Amino acid sequence: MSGDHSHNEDQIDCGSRVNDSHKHKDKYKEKEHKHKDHKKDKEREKSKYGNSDHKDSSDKKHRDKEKMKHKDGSTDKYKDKHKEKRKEEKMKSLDVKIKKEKENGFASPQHLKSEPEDDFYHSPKQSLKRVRNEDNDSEFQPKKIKTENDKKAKKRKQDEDIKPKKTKNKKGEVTDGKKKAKKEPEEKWKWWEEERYTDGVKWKFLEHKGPVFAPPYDPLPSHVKFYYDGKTMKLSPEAEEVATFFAKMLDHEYTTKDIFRKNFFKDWRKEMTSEEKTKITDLKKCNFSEMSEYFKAQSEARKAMTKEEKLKIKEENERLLQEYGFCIMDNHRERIANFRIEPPGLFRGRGDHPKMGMLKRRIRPEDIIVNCSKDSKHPEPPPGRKWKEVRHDNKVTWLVSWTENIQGSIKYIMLNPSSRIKGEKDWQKYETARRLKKCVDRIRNQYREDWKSKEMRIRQRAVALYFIDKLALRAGNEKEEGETADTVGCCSLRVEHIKLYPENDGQEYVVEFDFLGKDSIRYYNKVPVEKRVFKNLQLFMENKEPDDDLFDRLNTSILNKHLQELMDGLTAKVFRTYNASITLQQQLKELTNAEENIPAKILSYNRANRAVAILCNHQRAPPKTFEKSMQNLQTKIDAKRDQLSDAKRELKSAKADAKVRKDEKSKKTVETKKKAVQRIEEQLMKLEVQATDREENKQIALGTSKLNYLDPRISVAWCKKWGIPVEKIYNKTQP
DNA sequence: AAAGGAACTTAGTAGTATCCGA
DNA sequence: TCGGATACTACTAAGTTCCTTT
Repeated sequence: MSGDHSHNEDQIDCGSRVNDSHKHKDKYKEKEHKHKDHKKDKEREKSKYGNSDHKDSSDKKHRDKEKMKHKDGSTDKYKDKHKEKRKEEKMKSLDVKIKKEKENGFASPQHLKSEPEDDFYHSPKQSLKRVRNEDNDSEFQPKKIKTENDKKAKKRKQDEDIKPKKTKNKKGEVTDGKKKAKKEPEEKWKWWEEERYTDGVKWKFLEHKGPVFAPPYDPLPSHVKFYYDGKTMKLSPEAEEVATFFAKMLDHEYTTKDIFRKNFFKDWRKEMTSEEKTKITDLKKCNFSEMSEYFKAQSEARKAMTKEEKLKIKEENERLLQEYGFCIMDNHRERIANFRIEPPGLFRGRGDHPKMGMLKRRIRPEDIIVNCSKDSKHPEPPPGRKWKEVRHDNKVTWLVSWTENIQGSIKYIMLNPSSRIKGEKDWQKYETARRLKKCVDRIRNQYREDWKSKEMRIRQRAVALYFIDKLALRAGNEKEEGETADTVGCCSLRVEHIKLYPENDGQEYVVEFDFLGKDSIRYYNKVPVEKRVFKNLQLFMENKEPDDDLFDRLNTSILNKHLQELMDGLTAKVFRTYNASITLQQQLKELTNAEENIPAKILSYNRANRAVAILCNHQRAPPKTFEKSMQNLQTKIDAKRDQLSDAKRELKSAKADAKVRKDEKSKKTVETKKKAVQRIEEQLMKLEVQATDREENKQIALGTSKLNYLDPRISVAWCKKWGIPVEKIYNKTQP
């Protein structure tokens, strides 16, 4: 239980949590022992279960959860149907390829597919190429036979293009040539040309105006009533505020969930007067519908506001942004990412979060720690209030922090990604990935050797690393049970998360992964692995219960310590960055066709991006309106088809007519009809492509990988190479 | 050396602004 | 020019990593 909870209000509720977590902690310890003395006994596991119903239920939930978050069933069917259809309609074979990947389980990164057993190591690039070659060469004519050398050469060239200097200047070098010169000299600050701090100092001077607090609670007008057990009841402002949080979410699925309701009700009662507390004992008897209606009406009203009113609000926001949204750090005015304090509300965890529905407390000035330079103008707390603390720590990057009451973790106000401090870090990240590129072969050889090690812990480490490298899995820290949703990463995989098939669909040694990862996003994938890995996995699973750790002799710190020895600065997540970037580069090379026009090239870029998103398993909920808009599109397509056959019929009759009449006029009609047919065909084609694209993107989120994993230098170089404006790829916030 | 805490990156979603085709 | 689709952003949860404390 982390957290110094400085507020006694929470103390109460923490109390019970602490209890809970003691239980968990014990369990936890037991589990830890396991790591040491390996053969863990089931009894222990059993008792672990016995001692907490909490756990029991959450565990069951875990299983059910699968259904919840990923919408396989119905959607997949839908997908397949359409897929079949489209396939017939000779989409580009590329589409088919990508789709095929999807059929095999959403997440399968392409490079996994075609791994021949003899492959020494399928670097992602090689196999990607192989897949491609099989499938689409006929169509796409990749006008190049690329060799590894070639590739390196290109890479080098890019580098030169982009940063003619060396080391520390990023792509900015190119950009500023054309577009500076204007005003706003500050914004063009080329921080990447300056010396970096060493020694952990993050800044020398920092001045800002502090956070913007959430607006105070505005009580409901008296005509908006709350009913308990059918009777109207006036709530105290405190209780009412919390009630409105719930009312605002009434339409949301959350409010139907038991845990959510339970947590909410418990926390709500804490805000009630003793009178209210005695009266209101059952959430089911609460009627929030008038409140809910009221808020809906409010938001309608907001939408219906006149232009002037909207403008006014916009201006006010802008003013606030200018005043609070920037800070001065080392002589530069830099944008702050989140200068508003998180408003109070009900906690919305993702997946099956045991704490969903709990009240997220309002943050007061007295909760806030301010960080700034001694010699700066310190931010003022609101009149009559005080900060919790003002400190001057230039070894950290945050301006403001506070402790949140749900998990007891610390929240920060930090700078925008465009700032020097974030940009440098990002830059470093890609540099590390590049260094990994240089020694990745060595590392791969090493872990392949380690599969044969006599020591269990080394073999486990090696297999885990193989997964991280090959599948771009996350490291997977242990988590405290009962504190968060039950999700895992590589090191925390449990036996129940994988299945082994000595033979499957004509492939040998197939591993099926099925687990919930970060954000409770499902990872599902079937991959053929090397025999040694397979045998090792069998061994790791021997005599274990489904909920035992697969890698019982491994955790993230062991793994990272090892990685650190292999390469300076290497950690598990670097593999994700590296493999994402290398995949992008590879795919761009493969997919880009010199002859194509710009939109087609951009489509290629997006496809490459998509490949990366698939690799990293970046999913999203299909947009709310997806089904509907897909249907719309489908009806449009159908209509177009009808139109087409009509047009064809007309053309036919016109032709017949022309044959008989043989006059100019009828000939002309034939021509026009022909044109019409062509035009309609084109339109139809376009619609269908659009449908495919949308379908493909249905549950893939491109933004994340673009933002966090893809070395912008690759993208920028690609744009330059093909004469594509960088803005087509990045919006102004990015590079 | 493991537990806990702090700091920072990565992630999906909701809500709004903008675009775009009939 | 309207309304739906799409793009963008703000928000904040959920990870990873590294450091400190016990």
